[in-house]
Amino acid sequence: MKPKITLKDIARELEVSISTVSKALKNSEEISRDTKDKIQAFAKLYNYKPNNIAVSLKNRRTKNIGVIIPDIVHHFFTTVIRGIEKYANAKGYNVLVCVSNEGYEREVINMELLANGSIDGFIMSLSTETQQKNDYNHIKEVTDQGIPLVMFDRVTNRINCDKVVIDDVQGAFLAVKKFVESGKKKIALITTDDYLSVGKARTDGYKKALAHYNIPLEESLILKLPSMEVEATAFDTFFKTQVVDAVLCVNEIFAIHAMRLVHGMDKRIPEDISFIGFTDGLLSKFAMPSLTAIAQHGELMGEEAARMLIEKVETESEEETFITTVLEPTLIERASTL
Amino acid sequence: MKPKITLKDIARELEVSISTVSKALKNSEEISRDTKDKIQAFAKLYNYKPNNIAVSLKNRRTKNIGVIIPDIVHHFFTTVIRGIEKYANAKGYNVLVCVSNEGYEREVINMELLANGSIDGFIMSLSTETQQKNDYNHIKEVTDQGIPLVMFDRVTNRINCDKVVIDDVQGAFLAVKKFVESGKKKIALITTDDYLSVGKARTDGYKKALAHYNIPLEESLILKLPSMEVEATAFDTFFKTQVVDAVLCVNEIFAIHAMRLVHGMDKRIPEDISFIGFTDGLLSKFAMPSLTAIAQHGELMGEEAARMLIEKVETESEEETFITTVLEPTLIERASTL
DNA sequence: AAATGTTACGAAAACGGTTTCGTGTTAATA
DNA sequence: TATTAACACGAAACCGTTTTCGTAACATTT
Repeated sequence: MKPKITLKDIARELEVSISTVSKALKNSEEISRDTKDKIQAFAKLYNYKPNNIAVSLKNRRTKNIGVIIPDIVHHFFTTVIRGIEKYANAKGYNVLVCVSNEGYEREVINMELLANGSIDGFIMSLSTETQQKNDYNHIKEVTDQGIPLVMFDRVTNRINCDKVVIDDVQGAFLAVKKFVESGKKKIALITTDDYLSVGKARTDGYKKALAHYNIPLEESLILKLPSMEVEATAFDTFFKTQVVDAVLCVNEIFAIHAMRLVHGMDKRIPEDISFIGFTDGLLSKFAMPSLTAIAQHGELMGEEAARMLIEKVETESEEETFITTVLEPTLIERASTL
Repeated sequence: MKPKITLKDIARELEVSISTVSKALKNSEEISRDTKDKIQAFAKLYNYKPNNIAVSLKNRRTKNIGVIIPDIVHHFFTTVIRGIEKYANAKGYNVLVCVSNEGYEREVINMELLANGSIDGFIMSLSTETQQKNDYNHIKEVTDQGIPLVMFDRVTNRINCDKVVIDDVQGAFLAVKKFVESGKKKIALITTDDYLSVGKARTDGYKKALAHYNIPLEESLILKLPSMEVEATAFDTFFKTQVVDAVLCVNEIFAIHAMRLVHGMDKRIPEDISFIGFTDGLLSKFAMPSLTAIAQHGELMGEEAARMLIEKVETESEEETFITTVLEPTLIERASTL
């Protein structure tokens, strides 16, 4: 048990001043070669490492970036974190991840907590509860204090900040295009309520594509679930009452569940019914049959968000120009489509 | 843009001393009702929040706990984090997650970084590279400094600290038991090289169970992959050369891959070949057929680790008594077994 | 009236660094 | 030899808190 050694300890031991030690360890020109050698050797020997907290307090920079995500047991969000980590670490930044657990309360708590000196800037994606309440005062407070913020994926135009999103309209469009080009006509959409910003955009893209290909929009072909939970009975009745030959789902789980159902109904995938799911995660790859998916490029999104944030953090400019980067989704073709 | 307000600002504005403000905001008995009311009202009005960094520096307590995991895009680890968050948040602690990305170097960097004042204690799981190098000096340094540490899942007996693991021997035993009791005789094991602590234990449990049920151990029924990657050809030749009626896999991905292969060989699951996979994740639930799994109870593990750590953090005892909590795995029966 | 006790607050040190500025010593210049 | 410049270092302020201790003003006791 050897407690941490401080500048003061080194100074006392070597009978120099604290300032001399500090400068010597930064290789300052002010200090003579001899003294520097002595101090540096001593520091190495005792494994001196500056106390981050003290440095942060003094410099008013932490080299930490705070990330707030709605859920951690979630493939897409974790890939985004991976991207953030990748870029941030390369730039010498640390990433502190906090989870709002899809709740407004925890989102507020976490933001206030991190905002009080722990981080230089935020990267966040809104919790569903926050989106439903439509209350962004906690975020406004942070930006008002001049703390840089980048929002990703689940964003709001009620807050002025940098954003990075994928073009969900285009994603849905790509899927419908794929269906149409392989001869499908009765294209269903399984989605959630519109309060989720992404749900809305995907529905828009679906409709836009149908219009583009002159396919009449049938509202009965849109199954709208109240939450992200799979409601088995809703699926059941939908597939029993509707005649469809292609299904676009806003997430993997809906798609997998639907494929199972259809499988049990003695229809062939993809010949009788094709499937495409949003977000290219583990399930898509390993589903049976494997699921054609719209890749959201989470890692890229994370990298881009980190890049934007660190740029803001490192330039003191007062000018308030915010940009929104739109990433293009990609269709990953697998066995669930022709 | 209103910058953060400090104690000093309040003191100047109200023409009292900084100490008075500090005490008033803590509702100290030393300060008169009148003064407290005045100061508290002012603080509320200007939304004063103490600077965490300064408080941490002064108190030498951060109320942060650092978590280092090998991978973030990983179901099991994220469930553990969820458990840690759950317990830690309830206790007023913040969780800082860093990712070693299965690398020794990043594990060292992250530990040193967090250890320098940012956290009160660590919860970690070893990266594969660290386990291969068998070099734990960076961890020893942390514990030598008196920083509490709890290791989970991927642990080592080279370090003295609290640990929480699941009983992998028992997990494998449960699986084999299930196979035997449903009449299976030729029970295969698909695993990785032994350097992963968990791989070794699971193999041990498999062998122990075979012995217990008087089934001869056939080394040829053990497929040992060099990494976590699926090597398609290794799987192919294994299933072409071996006759098996049950397969235990050390992870979901191996199991899913094997099931697909077997499916393509016109064998029925579970009648001809049954499957059980370790770690009850998303894939198991949504596989086709759904996969019987050994649940590792990640969330529980996280809660337990957080509980142990916070206990150590909050009691200053010098006594070095470390305990290892062993969690019992559970068999989740699904469609891949009889 | 003198001694003692409360009350309500402020001064200052401390946490562990960084950084500006001042200064005593020596060496170079006039 | 007197002046100046370069060198090498230390004192002290500062970041924003917390906390100990001292004390002025007033109230209470003998």
